Amino acid sequence: MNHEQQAAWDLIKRGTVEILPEDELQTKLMSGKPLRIKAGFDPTAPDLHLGHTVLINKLRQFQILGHEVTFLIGDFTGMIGDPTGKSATRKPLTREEVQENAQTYKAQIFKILDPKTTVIDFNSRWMDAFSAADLVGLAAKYTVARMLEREDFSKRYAQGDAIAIHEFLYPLVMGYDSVALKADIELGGTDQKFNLLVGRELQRHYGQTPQSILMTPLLEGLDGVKKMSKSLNNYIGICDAPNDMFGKLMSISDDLMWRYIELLSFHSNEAIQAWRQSVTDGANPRDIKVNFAKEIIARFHDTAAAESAHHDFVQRFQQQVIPDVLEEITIDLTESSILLTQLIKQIGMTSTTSDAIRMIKQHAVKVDNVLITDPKIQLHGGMHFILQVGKRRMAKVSLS
RNA sequence: GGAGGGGUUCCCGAGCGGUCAAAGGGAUCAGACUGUAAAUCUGACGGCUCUGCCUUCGAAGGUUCGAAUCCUUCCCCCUCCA
Repeated sequence: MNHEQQAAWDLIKRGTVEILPEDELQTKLMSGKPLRIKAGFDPTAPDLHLGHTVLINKLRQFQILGHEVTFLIGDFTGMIGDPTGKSATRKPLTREEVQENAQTYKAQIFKILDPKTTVIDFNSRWMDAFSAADLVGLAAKYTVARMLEREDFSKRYAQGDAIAIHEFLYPLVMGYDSVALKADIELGGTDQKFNLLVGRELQRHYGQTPQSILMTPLLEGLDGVKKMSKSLNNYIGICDAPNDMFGKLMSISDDLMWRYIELLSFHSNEAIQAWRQSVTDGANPRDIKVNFAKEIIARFHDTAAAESAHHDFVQRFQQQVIPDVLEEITIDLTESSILLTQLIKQIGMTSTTSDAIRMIKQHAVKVDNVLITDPKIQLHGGMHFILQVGKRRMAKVSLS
């Protein structure tokens, strides 16, 4: 390997968990030919979060090296639903919904990927033409025993949880996608290992050179334990407002911060190492976190937004100044007055009045910065005030 | 087709005729402490017109003064045998 090749290889390897088989991928890359890179995405959840971007960042690196990226939207596989333990049945999306979601995807991924060299494809393109006989043929290429090797399946089987037959089709169809695309390389999260390997197997069956697979880690969510996901509500969406992003990034633990930096920052390993050293030498990890948060916000918004988010954060949480710009809510009263608890619910700061009462009892509610302790307090028409529930929920409220 | 086990509040999981809105843990939320860190501590955690009332323990009926707990039917899941 010459110097340039070595640099390219280092870039590709950085932040990956596993490459199978590694020397095979290396050989493909060294050949100098543009490679077909495949990565599959769920058609139902087009709200990307930072966890998804770990993989997308990797796609970007392949693009930089001159390879062709196919962003595959699994609109057909979406009908099956990846059997990840909880098998909530999904309702099939209409063609319009799929197109709509694809547009949403584009708007988001092109903040990272180059639109000119990204192909967006749908697996319904070939799967819709797949006959029942084709499907039987596909299913015949894999065995139940091998299917049960998948950790998720074997675990559920051992625990006596349900596995529906159609769930076996998911890895098969996903693997067939690689055949249809003649993929040279497929990227996926570590949780996709089994499915990615099925792709290799099927390509061999269909007389193709098996794809190499590259796995990226699953980013932990804000809790630092479970993987980042929308359903666990521990995510930072790439469309989140700058202030939200800032707040969420600041709330992660110091340990987790390094993990995020490693996987999400575009700074060099050397730079990151220097930050670590500075903390060892006594720097406050908070300041590293601030810089990192700004880098991320600049990526998905812009530098100005990053600065302003930082400023607001300092004002609000470090200096406890109520921000000048607050959501303004006007409520039309049907009577001359309203119970504060009712109001809190009506605004949506809590979902039930019981919860609103709880907040007051727990000393979490302030009106114009005055702590409220009486859950039966009434507010009258014509009043204007700042309402706070907990540290994060606040708004300027007018009653008319 | 046969035999057995099981479905409990967001999740796991106890309860097996009254003292059950239902133990315990997790998640979550709030307060204290902070760097809105983390950890920790305290509290809350079905709903409501909230010292009381209403609705929950797979579904529908039934027995009983009273059922998550007993009975019947139905739905769903799992195991073993075929």
